Amino acid sequence: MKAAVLLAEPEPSTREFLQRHLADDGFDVLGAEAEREALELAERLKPSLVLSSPDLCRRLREGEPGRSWDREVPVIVLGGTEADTVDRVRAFDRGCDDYVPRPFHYDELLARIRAVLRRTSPSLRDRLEAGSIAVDLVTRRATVRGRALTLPAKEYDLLAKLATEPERVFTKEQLLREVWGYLSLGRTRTLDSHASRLRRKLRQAGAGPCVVNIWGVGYRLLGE
Amino acid sequence: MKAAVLLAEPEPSTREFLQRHLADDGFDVLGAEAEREALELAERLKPSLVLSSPDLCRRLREGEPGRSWDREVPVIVLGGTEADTVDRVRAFDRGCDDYVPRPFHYDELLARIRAVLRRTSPSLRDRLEAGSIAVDLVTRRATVRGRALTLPAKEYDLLAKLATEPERVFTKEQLLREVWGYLSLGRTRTLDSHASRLRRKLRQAGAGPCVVNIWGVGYRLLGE
DNA sequence: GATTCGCGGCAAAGGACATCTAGCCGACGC
DNA sequence: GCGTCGGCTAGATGTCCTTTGCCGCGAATC
Repeated sequence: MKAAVLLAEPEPSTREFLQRHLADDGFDVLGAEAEREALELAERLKPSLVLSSPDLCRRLREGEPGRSWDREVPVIVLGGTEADTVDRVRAFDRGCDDYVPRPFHYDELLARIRAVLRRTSPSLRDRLEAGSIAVDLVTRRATVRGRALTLPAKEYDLLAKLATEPERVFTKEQLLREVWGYLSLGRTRTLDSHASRLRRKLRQAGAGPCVVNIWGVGYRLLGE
Repeated sequence: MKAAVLLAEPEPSTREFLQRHLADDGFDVLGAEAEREALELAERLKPSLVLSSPDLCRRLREGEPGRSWDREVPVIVLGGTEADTVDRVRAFDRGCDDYVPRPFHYDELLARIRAVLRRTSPSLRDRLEAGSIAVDLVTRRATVRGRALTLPAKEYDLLAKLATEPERVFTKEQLLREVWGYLSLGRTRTLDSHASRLRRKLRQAGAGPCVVNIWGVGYRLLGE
């Protein structure tokens, strides 16, 4: 899957330059001119990465708390020409992942983008592991201690989601939204039901207790 | 818990400078002079981060496949004085997470270290601490001196609330409102009951007196 | 195009366990 | 010394999770 990069660059020629090159290098690029537009796109499309000005970075982070259970979108700040150390440190304090001052070499920016994505986009990895469980995102196969496991789509998706970050507690809302695509959750038992079947299959395959319910919150996959 | 930083810096004065400053800023610093030593330490102690030369970074990554099940240790490369774009890109290709050319400002290096750790050490992220107690908001786990503690939802929520601001006194109204969602409080002993059980578990886990009642007002979590 | 099979969604029963309440007793304030 | 408040325990209550089974739909097969 391609990584989606939101490019919030006001300056037209730079924007077009980056848009073209990043597309050539295999990214889905979303260009945005105004801040308003960029914030909206970031919220709606959940890009894998945002390239932004220092100020927009701050506003992206401010907007987060409302959905703080989500992983924060990574941001690389394209700094001003005259930015000094103080400006850089400030940008990092506001939560950016990297700071690239202008003028920049495209090659280095690309390398830094890839470095950030390596860390922040588990979905771009092709293999997830948690204890004795391994999930191959390319072939959509799950294995327990190397033993293959046949899982229907939804059960696989659920397992893959949980495995993106073992130990982390995912809320039911999160899972229903991101695995099922439910926007509002009437109270449904669908998730419980699938978690149950997934758990049974994992247990039969020889995995210990791994899909764990957190009372009143959601589920977690144990890492060991 | 402190983050452990492996500092592989051959130049003595720089090494001592960084060692001192990083320790002041709350890191466990492991200094290493020779590459051989650094590789060994990285393998054995699994630090949260490595500061290294470009060459050592390569060797760290080469050594990885053997324990590929582990998350790769993040590396920040301290580049040479004369490094150009090509050198930087090469370092990123070899899998480093950031590249800081010399001469560098310590403040910026520190900011970059923190930015990398934010992404790579989930256990250091979104974490509240008060004395020997640590609360991980992502995994919903509480620990006393590193020893895990299994807490039911409400006890965990209560502890997390108190830990948002150690030493601060939270009134009972506040706690019942913000943890339980009670709007009006008939006199209920629910809070006392939970505080009691939470206190017992913390004591059993080896924490000193920490959940303290303020007579006629509410509760506080001690900071030390 | 009809049939079969499997999957996804849903509902109900059952059980587990956190939560709440009640009560006793000790501690603190006055 | 009295009244109030808090610590603690045990039992009742209720909620939530798990399990199981069924139904409808879609895909694959014939």
